[in-house]
Amino acid sequence: MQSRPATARPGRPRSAAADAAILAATREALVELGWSKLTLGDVATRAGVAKTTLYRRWSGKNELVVDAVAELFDELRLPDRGSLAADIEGVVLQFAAILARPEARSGLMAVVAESTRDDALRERLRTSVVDRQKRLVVEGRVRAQCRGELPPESDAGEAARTVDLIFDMVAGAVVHRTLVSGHPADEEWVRGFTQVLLLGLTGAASGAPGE
Amino acid sequence: MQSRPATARPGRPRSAAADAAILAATREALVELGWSKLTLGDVATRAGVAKTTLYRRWSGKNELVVDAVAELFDELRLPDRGSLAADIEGVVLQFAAILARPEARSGLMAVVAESTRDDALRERLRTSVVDRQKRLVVEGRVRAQCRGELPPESDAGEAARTVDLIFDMVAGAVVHRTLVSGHPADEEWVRGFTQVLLLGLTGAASGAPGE
DNA sequence: TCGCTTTCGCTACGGGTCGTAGCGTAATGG
DNA sequence: CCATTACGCTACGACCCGTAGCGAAAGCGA
Repeated sequence: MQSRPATARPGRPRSAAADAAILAATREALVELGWSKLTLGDVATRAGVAKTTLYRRWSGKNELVVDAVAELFDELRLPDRGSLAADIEGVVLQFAAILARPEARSGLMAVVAESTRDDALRERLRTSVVDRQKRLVVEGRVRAQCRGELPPESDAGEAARTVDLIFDMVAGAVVHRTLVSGHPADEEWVRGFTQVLLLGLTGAASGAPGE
Repeated sequence: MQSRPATARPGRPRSAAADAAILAATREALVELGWSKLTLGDVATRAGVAKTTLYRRWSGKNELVVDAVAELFDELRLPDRGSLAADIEGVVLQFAAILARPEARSGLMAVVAESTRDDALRERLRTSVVDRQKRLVVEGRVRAQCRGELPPESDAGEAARTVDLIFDMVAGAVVHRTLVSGHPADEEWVRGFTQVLLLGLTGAASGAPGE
């Protein structure tokens, strides 16, 4: 069971403070410089560490920025606002607030672009960012089923496909609105979006319609 | 009135063939190398032109890739399939087919990421890519209104907001499905997506024709 | 307290790309 | 024929990359 000598390793342990400083410096550099002008040497200087220390922990710019941006999504929570519509609006507003921050705007789409040619990066992005968001969809569905707002799923495969569809619709719409159209996903927009999404779901996809 | 000496300019005219060769070489390099490893020197070599010629026409990598990727969306058409649902499915499938091509996957998200810090690039992206897509939404709505599938808009402002919402939902969902979730937006997915979207918009169950 | 191990800061380096300047030549129009 | 512009080519300084090597520092076990 000692196949993880992570803590039982001899020698000087790695500084956890350095990790935090590097990730914070990365976000700071993303705000000031953006993705393309961000250099690892500059990040190391901002963090007060040597460039070699940075390279010992991250293999490159992509991996570093993924981790730096992923921390922004830690604050995502599923609020209990009493109804499915209100819950969706709440979590979407949180998501929009994160995407409104410049460090997320500059970094997130860049690593998504890079992940289209790097399977390892895609996996890292999936586990540390995407899956954490998707879990909120699953939780929200369960809660709505407990409330009786959604029927319990009959087919597991159909249910999984529905979760994927909802997730792509929610995250995709907010990202597109914020980063491509360039308009803020404010309360008015979120209200209209939730209305369309929820009306489309409660009548159609929840319970295996045409079968 | 001769403030546009675009054609009446003395001297040797610019080679239109060089423009096409450069853009084609850019797409080729995007496929082989991806965004981050693409260099302007390599593109110039592939196109058979000098690097300086490339810099005389494009100010940098961002602008070049925007133009190269924008040409991919020229083939987008709004098909007339008889019903609003079928029209949406058709255009979404076209959009998904473009996003499935590696030169679009690598380039599009990268320029979107860069455009978050470059207003001129954002404007270029908007006029040459985004607005062209959004027009399809407007056309599709007009056609559906002629068919009687959608009511004519009462408020112009409300109608514009609805178009923006639909556009962000459609484009965002397809992009997120393809590039973030990493799954193809195939016919089955498009059918489910269209069903949810259309039900959410009209509020009435639109029976899928042909089934 | 003493070694062993690993990390850390620092310097230096070759390699690559960037974006521009300069030059001579090619192509078009008056 | 001449002015004007585009083109190909070379060269250049500047910057960043990613790594190697070194001595010092920080834990851990004996």
